[in-house]
Amino acid sequence: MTVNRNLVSGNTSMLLLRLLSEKDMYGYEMIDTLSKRSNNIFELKVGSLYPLLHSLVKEGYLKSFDEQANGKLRKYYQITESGERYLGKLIEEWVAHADAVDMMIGRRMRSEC
Amino acid sequence: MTVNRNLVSGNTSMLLLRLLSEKDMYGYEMIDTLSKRSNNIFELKVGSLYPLLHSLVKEGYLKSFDEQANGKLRKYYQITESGERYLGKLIEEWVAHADAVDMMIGRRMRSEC
DNA sequence: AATTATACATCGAATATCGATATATGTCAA
DNA sequence: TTGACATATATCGATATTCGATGTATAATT
Repeated sequence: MTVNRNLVSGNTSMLLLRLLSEKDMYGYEMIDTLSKRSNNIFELKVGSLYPLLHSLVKEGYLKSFDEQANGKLRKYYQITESGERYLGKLIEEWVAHADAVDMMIGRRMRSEC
Repeated sequence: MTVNRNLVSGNTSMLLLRLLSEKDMYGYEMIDTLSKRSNNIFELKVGSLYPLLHSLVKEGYLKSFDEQANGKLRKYYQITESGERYLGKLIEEWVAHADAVDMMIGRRMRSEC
């Protein structure tokens, strides 16, 4: 994450839950999808991903199941109902925060468009 | 910062530099102004503020001078030219990041307005 | 005289993230 | 067929950010 590291912090859970709200995915798939969709702005590292996934499972926002693919074990993650609700809350918080920052730096907010 | 803590991380430097790009301020004034302008979304704590101000001075983005006000010592901070340039860079990064997050969560971006 | 508000400051704890490292399997080219 | 590379999951220690707690000092208020 290098340069952008600070900017991302705290939002990673939201981004992962958002991905999984569309379909079940395994770890590497999340990293790739995140990277592609954001035009390489989000480059989540495995050292950040797995501890985060484990904690989301522990908190009941995700559950996981194993599947064989090309002989390799893949651990798929699926968002729970609780996870969906939590995602909604995180998005609300993000929107409020982003608008406040935009206001501070004199940037036009989306609500004003 | 409690709930919002994670959302703010990393952007505090940008917000402080942005405030100081308008006028010189002392510590408490920054906290109050930040809080008021953001409708209490940013509640920066002194334990975060002073170490951050010191590091910004150390990096040459700010300089400080003392002034007496009502008998109390106030330490005013002033943004440097280097600080203005750095602020510009931080804002650029923020805009790119915020747009990427908006894209991820399916929110319309400002550039599309 | 005591309390509250203002103001600056530091320290330790908690949290987030990443780089480095480890393990295991499949694929592909020499 | 063997070595290199890609895929995939995982952990650990280091670093950075932030905050709560705490401390000091003065002015204003009651």
